[in-house]
Amino acid sequence: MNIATDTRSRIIAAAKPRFHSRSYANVGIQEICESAGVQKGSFYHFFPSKRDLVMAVIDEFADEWAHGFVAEAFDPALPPMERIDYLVDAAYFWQKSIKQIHGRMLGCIFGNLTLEVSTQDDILRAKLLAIFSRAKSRFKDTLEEAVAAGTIAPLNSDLTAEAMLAYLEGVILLAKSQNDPEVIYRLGPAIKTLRVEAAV
Amino acid sequence: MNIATDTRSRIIAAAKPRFHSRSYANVGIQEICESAGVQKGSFYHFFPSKRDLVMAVIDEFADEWAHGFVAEAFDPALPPMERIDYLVDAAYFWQKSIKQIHGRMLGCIFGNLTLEVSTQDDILRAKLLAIFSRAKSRFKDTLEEAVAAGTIAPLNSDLTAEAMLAYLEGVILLAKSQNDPEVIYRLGPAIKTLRVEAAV
DNA sequence: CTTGCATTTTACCGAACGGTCAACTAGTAT
DNA sequence: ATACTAGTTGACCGTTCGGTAAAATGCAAG
Repeated sequence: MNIATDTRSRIIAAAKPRFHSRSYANVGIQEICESAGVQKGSFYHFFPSKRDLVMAVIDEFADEWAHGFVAEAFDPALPPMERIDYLVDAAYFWQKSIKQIHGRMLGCIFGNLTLEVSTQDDILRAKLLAIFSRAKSRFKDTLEEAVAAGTIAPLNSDLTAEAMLAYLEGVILLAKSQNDPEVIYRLGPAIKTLRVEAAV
Repeated sequence: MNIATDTRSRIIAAAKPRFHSRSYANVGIQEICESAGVQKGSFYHFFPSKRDLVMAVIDEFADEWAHGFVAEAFDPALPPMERIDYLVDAAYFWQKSIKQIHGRMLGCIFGNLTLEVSTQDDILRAKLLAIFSRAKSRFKDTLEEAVAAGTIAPLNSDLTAEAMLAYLEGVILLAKSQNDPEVIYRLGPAIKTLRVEAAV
């Protein structure tokens, strides 16, 4: 591996858990540099600004999810509605394991950042919005497949998908407020009761 | 009105819109003092710390809601399930009017603060949790009344209430990510489709 | 007229903030 | 050998951070 990219990835690796467990504003460049064993000048060689760092962190989290739980959950081999169960389960187990290691439920970094920065930085907001759009698409495709298979009655797949995503984020928010991943376990399955009827 | 309490309330009045529209960490004491026309020493005469200020702000928002939209929505004269519609509508119109004035959707300050600070400050987390608990109770009472009236089939009122609260927060989160209150209008009504079945 | 208390003013603390800069190092291509 | 470039270093910028302390002010009760 290139030495240059190693420094860059060490910075991101140091930043990821910090942005996840605290907040954008509460994590400083200096702290990240110290933890990564990098000088501040070096940091600014790779990242023009703090915002660019957090964008890279967002990308990393998104990739991690896309190639991990999300890929497993939205496996075409699974019956469509079971994929949604799988995803909720994955969120639960992930938060639970984070709590075991870290002592706290950290929640969804995309949701966390959205509520913190989206009134202050439209570029970050757009970035996070794109993440949510992709997530919604996966729900939507799954719902349409379920309708096609006759598993569920026809519905407005676009709005129902968005509603399910909203619900998942909301459940994680409430779980975080209680610092208890079991909230996801209890409330998660109700996601499948959400329905927006198809327009007539 | 007492001059002393006037200073205190001027500080809170200056802090409220700032914490709502930005974030806890991004709003400084100095800025609040300048906006309120108060010296920093005076600030610390009334509030031992920044955290105490934000707690007072949380209380103010909670009171404002409790005596405003929430009181209207959970009016016993309304049929139970219509109260839930009313509350969702109120959230929509409130966010819409904020956007018209402020140019941005600010979302729910309780949700915003929860995701920002609840891993860093257990006292604030407990305060916000208490707000959510009260909100959940109102949903729960409403659901139980609806069941008693035969409007809806029996269900697990406790978990369904929590699910509805989660959904509402999630919808507001997604709306904020799109800076568009219409998201609440589109997704909000589906809140009534949420159900957690009663334990057997 | 004085004592006492609440409030306010002003100056100050050390630490951290995001970001910049010029000098330096090391490896590579010509 | 030289020139170029990517990367690194460490000192430095002005500003803001949350919070403190002492002195000054205003006011009301005795």
